[in-house]
Amino acid sequence: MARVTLQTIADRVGVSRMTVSNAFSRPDQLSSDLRDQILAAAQELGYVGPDPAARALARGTAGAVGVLLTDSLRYAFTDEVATGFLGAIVDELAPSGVALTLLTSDERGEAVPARDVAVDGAVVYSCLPQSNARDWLLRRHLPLVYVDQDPDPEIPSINVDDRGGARLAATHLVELGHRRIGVLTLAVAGTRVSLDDDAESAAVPHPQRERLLGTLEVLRGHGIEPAIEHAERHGDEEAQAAAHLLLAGPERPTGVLCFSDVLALGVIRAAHELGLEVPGDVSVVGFDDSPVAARNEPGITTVRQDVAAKGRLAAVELTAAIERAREADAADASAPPPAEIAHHVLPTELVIRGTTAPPPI
Amino acid sequence: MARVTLQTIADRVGVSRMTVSNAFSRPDQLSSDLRDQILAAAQELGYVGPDPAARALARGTAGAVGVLLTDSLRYAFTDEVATGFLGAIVDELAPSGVALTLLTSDERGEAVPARDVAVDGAVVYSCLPQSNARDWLLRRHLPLVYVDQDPDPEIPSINVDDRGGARLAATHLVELGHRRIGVLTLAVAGTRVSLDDDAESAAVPHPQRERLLGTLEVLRGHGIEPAIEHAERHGDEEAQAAAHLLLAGPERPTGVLCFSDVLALGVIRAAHELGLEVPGDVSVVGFDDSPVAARNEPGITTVRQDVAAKGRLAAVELTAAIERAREADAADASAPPPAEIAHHVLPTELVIRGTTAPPPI
DNA sequence: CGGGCGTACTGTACCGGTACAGCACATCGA
DNA sequence: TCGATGTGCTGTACCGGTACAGTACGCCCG
Repeated sequence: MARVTLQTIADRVGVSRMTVSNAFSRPDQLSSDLRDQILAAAQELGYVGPDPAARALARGTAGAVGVLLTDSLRYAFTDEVATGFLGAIVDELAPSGVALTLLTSDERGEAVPARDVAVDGAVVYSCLPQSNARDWLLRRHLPLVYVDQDPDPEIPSINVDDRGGARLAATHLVELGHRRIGVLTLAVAGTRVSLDDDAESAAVPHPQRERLLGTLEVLRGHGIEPAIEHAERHGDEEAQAAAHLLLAGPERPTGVLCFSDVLALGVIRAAHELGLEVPGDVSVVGFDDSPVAARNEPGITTVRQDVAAKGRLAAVELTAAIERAREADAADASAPPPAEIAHHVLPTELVIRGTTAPPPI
Repeated sequence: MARVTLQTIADRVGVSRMTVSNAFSRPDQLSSDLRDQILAAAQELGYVGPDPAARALARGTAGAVGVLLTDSLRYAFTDEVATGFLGAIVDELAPSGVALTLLTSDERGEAVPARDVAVDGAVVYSCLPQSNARDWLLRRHLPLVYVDQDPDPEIPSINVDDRGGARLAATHLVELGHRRIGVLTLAVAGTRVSLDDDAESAAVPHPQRERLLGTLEVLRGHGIEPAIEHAERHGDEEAQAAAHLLLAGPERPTGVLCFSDVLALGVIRAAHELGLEVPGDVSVVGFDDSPVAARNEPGITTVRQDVAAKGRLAAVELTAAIERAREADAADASAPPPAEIAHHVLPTELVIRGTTAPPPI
């Protein structure tokens, strides 16, 4: 049995292929009588509807948008901050009927999703600044939205006031009286990078860099030079291992600023292993206010960001960007008013819970 | 600036369009000399590579596979069992470079992803048995894999021994001496359904039905008729509300079998609110062995299923199904040996932790 | 020296739709 | 009665690629 196409139905009913196409895609273009007849014939022949691939080519619309994630796609499903963000995107997108396609920056193998999969636009979310995959998306001239990326004036972006949040956290510890402070952040691609070298600094993902800058600004302002440790990866074990380095040294900090709640949990566990009380012996501050922070007993003092709002906003901005691109395409020659590109910075907020206290005397 | 296509490059270099196509897609078809020349011209003209939509149409391959989820896509990112499953799929898929597209069964709005988005195959995961979206996928004759669905002989499936697991859980409570037992399950589309009516029973998702059947089999075998409660939705509050109904009644059960760990957690919380000890006054058994079960203090006794294995297997089976479809397409007339359709049933295992004990005297 | 063969490239016919201009015919107002 | 307007359907030309069957030509071998 050969494939059923518009032509098959057209022949059967005795109309032109175009009319059949209209029956499906533009019902107002033909009498409802004929339309019913065509739909009936389609049903009978087992025709499902216009082929998505063909339609995508002819219309220039894929019906799906992408999200570019790390090379470890798995991570996106393990981390509660990431899942919260993605959940909000899909939720916002659902009513419009566009699907979400997960794009990885993983480049083993021939096929590169960011180059080879049809999408109408994409959210660039959790990937390294120098990601190849992001370059592919850029070169395709796809409508993009940057989330938690170094902003580019041409591209709508959504960021969080990471620096301000970090300042709040650092100030909190300083005001409690802490002077020996540790910082726990994430290694980039398995290696520790500092902000001293510009080239290296550019390789650090935006949020981490901002968080470190905000932290150092406050601490150095008080003459404090923190000990900085890097977790190899964003997992429980890695966090705990790095925390051990921080807490087992000679000059053990009385307070630790962590650049995520998962890291903070690692510090708390490491502290317990070393027989230290939190917050009695060590104060711990997290970041993000992910569910783990509230779940922990005691609740983790942390810097809140509204992950759901970030996701929703990303979806809205992407939809808008796609719309703009369509209009620009149509407008053609006319001087297109260079639509305002939005750059959002969402607020952060310090949430004081039970893991911070004045340092031991 | 007009769009750059193969033809643009062909004209520039002075070769046929086909040769340019080969330069990108079949390097062995032309001298490396010419290929370099073509690639250079492409670079210069800002050509990114073959257009995914056009390629999808010509090759009949989209480079993406779908996962059909509930109408609330958000749920897929909230529930740790679901995220674990999806994470395993993407992980397994990543090296091959195929992207994962999230399909919702939500049908507000014109566009229906399951009908309108180009994919090479799909995993049917968490959706109601009578889902329209699933029907679209079926009618498109896409290679499918069913996960946690009522099996269809024609379609590869992956299920878990839910019934066996439920038997283990029920037996565990009975052997501990419990006689007044409650069951907490999930309402279907917001309404409670029993298995008494065949029509209603068909509307219950496979795992829930199996879990209930296994449970009833064991309990009734011991002459026990459990009280059954339904949580409106699979969330913390809903679970707690339903648990209250179960625990606040006149004949309070001494043991509750829950069909997920989230529900179990709801029972534990409700018990505490009512001043009851777990497991002193009430024993609680969960299902799935999701991270919450291990995280809770005390650990929740539960029925383990290997969600990651389920996801990996789904990816493998889907890849195989797509491959089979391709071959069948190529073989054409030759009697295609009706490749064996695999139907997996993964084992379950009772994990006894701290929420079960003999009933109070 | 002629036939066979491999290599490098080309021509044509699709893949399955959609956009848009056109065309026939009916209806309406003056 | 005639042009103007509108409705309903058709024809053609794409969208941007890929498959496959050539063709041209150099080379080896008997």
